[in-house]
Amino acid sequence: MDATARTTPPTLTAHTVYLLSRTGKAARGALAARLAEQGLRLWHMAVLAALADFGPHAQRELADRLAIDPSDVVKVVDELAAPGYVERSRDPADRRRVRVALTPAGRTALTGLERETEAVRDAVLAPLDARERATLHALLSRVYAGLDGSSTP
Amino acid sequence: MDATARTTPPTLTAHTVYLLSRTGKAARGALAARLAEQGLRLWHMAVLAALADFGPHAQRELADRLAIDPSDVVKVVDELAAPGYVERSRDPADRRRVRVALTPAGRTALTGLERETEAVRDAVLAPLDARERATLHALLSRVYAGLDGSSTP
DNA sequence: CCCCATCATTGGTGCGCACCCATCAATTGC
DNA sequence: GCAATTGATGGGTGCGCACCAATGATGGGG
Repeated sequence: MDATARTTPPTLTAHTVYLLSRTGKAARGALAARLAEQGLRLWHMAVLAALADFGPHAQRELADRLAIDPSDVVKVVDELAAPGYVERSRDPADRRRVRVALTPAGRTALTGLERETEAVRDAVLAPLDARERATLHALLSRVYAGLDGSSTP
Repeated sequence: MDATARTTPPTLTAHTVYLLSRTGKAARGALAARLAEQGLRLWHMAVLAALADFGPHAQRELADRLAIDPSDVVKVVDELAAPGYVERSRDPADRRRVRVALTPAGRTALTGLERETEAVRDAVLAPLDARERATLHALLSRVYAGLDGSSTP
């Protein structure tokens, strides 16, 4: 007998911030689990996406764009270079800089990750129909655009 | 010279799961920062809310309701008992159980935390008007309600 | 030409969260 | 009554993420 109700306290669910935090965490967790199957984490996908969308970056540029610590970029790029998803090369014009470029394998991997992402969306947003999903996406887009990247980029 | 565009890769923002993850993290982070000022974390608020909404719980019941490890409940309750927000008492009917009850001070603290939560909402959801916020809340409610076993344990 | 800023890299720190095991007290089933 | 179960507790582990300090290589401005 589940006399112990599993209901979340209404005092929590009444707050949009709480719902956002929880659903966001669920989404993040589900996506992370899928990426982990391929030995990747969220930052890896972010870096692949940045390279795909904007072309090769110096590592410093990646750090700026993704608002991640430069020293962490090194590690992420290391892990992407190991399976050959990205290639490092020194910028001949400024030999301090390391140019990071997406390889064909990396592009293939990215599209795979995007499919995983879509699968997670279908799981997490199951209660919503297509129209509602579009509405949610539009609202979240505006919220996201309004985030000042002080601590959470 | 911001030749280095700060724009997030469209490949990422195109995915609702990504937006949800990011905005959720921002919300979580902002709320956590506020709670930290009072030496509390998110679970503390959750426990206070559960006690406020459903009355005293045995610690095991708290663990079940909030889907948190029983041993972690101990620590959270410890930290809530220190400032006198909750009181422990052994259940006379079953002396194994420890009944956790909200104190008046705890209730006051909770309403304070709720105000903090509203402040975070106003900051995070700044781009949205009242109607849009209501829509977002309704959508997230349904998504949250649909979260269960399949994707996120 | 030299000093300083920039970039990549290494290595380490701290926090939050989830999880697991061993132990002890108390209760329940047989 | 005794064994198995349940509840609380303490102690410890690992992961992900953010962040920071130090170092060596390089480039540019005075």
